[in-house]
Amino acid sequence: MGVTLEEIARASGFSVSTVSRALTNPNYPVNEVTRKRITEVARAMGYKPNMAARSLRTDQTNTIGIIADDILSPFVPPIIRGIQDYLREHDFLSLIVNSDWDPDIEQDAINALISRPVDGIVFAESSHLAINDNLRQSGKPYVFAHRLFGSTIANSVVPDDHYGAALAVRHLVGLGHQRIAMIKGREGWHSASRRFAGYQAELAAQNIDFDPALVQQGDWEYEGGYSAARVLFAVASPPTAIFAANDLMALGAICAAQDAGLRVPQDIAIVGYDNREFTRIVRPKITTVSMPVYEMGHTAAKLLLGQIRNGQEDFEEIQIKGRLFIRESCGADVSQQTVEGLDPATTSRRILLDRDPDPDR
Amino acid sequence: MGVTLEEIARASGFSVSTVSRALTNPNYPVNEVTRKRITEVARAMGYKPNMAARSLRTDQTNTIGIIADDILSPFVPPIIRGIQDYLREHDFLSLIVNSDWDPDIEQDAINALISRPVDGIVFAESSHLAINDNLRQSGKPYVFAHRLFGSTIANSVVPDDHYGAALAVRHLVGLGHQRIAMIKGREGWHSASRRFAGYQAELAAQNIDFDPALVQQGDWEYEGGYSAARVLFAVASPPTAIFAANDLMALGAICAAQDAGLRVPQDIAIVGYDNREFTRIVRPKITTVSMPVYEMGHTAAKLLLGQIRNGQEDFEEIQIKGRLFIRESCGADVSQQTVEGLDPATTSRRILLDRDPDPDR
DNA sequence: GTGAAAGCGCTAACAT
DNA sequence: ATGTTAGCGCTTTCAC
Repeated sequence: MGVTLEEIARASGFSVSTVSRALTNPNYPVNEVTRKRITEVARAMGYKPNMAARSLRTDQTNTIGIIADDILSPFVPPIIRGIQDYLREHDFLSLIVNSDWDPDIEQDAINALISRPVDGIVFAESSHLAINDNLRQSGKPYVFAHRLFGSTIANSVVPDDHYGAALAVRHLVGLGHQRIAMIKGREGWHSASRRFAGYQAELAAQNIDFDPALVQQGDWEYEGGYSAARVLFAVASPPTAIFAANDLMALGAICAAQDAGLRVPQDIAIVGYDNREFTRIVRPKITTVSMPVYEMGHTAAKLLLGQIRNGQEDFEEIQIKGRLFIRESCGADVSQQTVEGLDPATTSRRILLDRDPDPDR
Repeated sequence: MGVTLEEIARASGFSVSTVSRALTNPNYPVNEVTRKRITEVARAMGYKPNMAARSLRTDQTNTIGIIADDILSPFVPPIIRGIQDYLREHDFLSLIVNSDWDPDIEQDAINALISRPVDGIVFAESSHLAINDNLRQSGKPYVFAHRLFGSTIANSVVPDDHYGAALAVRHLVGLGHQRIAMIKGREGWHSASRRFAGYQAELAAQNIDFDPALVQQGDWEYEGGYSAARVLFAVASPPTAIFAANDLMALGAICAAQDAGLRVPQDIAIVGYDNREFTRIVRPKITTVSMPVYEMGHTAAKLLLGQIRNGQEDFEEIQIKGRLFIRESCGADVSQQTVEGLDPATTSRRILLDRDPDPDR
């Protein structure tokens, strides 16, 4: 059950080695007639190479492993998709495992993957790295896509949150806003402080004085956004726009505004961050900055395959820029959609990612 | 780079075969002392079995392939998770490939997977099956999880839409509603007609006369739900509750109600279908029937591994029941959450699936 | 340009 | 209970 090179050799009248060369090594000098004949026979017999045998011989599997904390996390599927689209162009396959934020499971996953079915590993949204002795000594290259644990580390691809926050603020300023509030992310989170820094930097760049009264601590959740917004509405000289550090808090702020009798965006503009699916579904649709998840995955895959080809050569942390998706919550004219931060290379896919969610079946 | 059995044999003073048996065959009679010694040496040397070699020898890879139309479709990740959780208990890994609704790509994927790195295949949300000659003759077992193409086919695990629709209607009746409208799914879809049939059946079971005036054609989309609801509000004797065939249309109906000055759920109850993520995020949170995606994946994996173990033995289509998630859009007391249709076996995971979405980082 | 032969690491008869 | 041996299907020297 499974045609082998030997059978093809017998059927075609050539030796196994010639058959192998004809079929898998386009550069090897094989008589054109021979090659054609062999290819023909192979096709007719339905030959499918036995990858196990090939891997055993060549010590490479054309497969990489992806270890994700949880494939159910909102950002993980697009990261994986980004990885896979790159892999497909290079005839690689991906083995995917969840670690469930558990170092032990992650260690298991690493061990399972090291046992050779893979040539390298990408950690997608990993919140930590299990003691990687095994990994290191395996000599297999690995890369982080959207590394979640705080410290900067080589071989990782992360979002440029500073840039993204500035993008959001700049949009608001462009719309005429001067009193722009911010609802921050949960304290202690790397992305929370980066987004806040980006907010401050852009205010400065626009010559707008920073007003501490316009900054509220949030918690990444709907509730935090809601209550932070209520506080902001009560400030002596209230903001005309709010930048929420994520979409969930932006939604909370929108609902708070509505409950307070304010119209969004007419009375107050609100911009979110992350480009979560629901920002296209709620009313008003939320203007937001995307997490460049697809691109991070794509880039991580590119770097990993590079390492697999050329051997380990650590690279510095790479930051990927998101872009602004103009929708309804800021009052901007949607038709003149800006594409700041858009990398033409992945445009088509990006548009795909911004498409309306699939109807369900 | 990679410790082999032979090295362990040398280091421990035993033969390769004894080492192999000690390490991988717990049932084989090996002297306890010997086994302990070998295990010890192997651990110390950091032995990791070479899967390629093992696969070549045993002709099984302990890996299955998953072909999904698109890992970005809302239902695909939970299906995959269901599969993977089952696989993990049995030390299987999964190779995942997208087919992008393209028969050619699907065929490529099948071919790639047939080339032996997998022992079987599950098609997750596949909208069609590429001419599966290759697949058939490979002799590898395969299973469909949430098959999307219409015709009933062996070896598939599908949702019980008829049951789910009845569940929704029964809930509404239990809340005292008698005039229950339905917004149907797009014409021609299998799930659309099944859900409509379930609606009718449950009305009959509850001795409520079916009123054609209360049925509106929808399109699976927000817009269709919105306009269908507007029509329903204008009926001579309007409904007090609406069952929308999916969550998107339910949301459209909710917004239509709000725009018409009706409060949800006080003036009109609305129930959706699918348990999409946004039903937990919008206001009011939408009561809905879940697509048993996780369970379908889990079941599909179980069936596939069974086939791998015992050889091909086709089974009939298997229907999995979803359950009702009571939230805010029907006015029911959320605290007395019903768990109809709940299979205790997967309860914990189900609860996990119903948890609030992950905060982003 | 083609063929013979060795060997990747492992498992499973078959001996003992 | 342990050792010897063959061989899974492929790639790759090394010959010719």
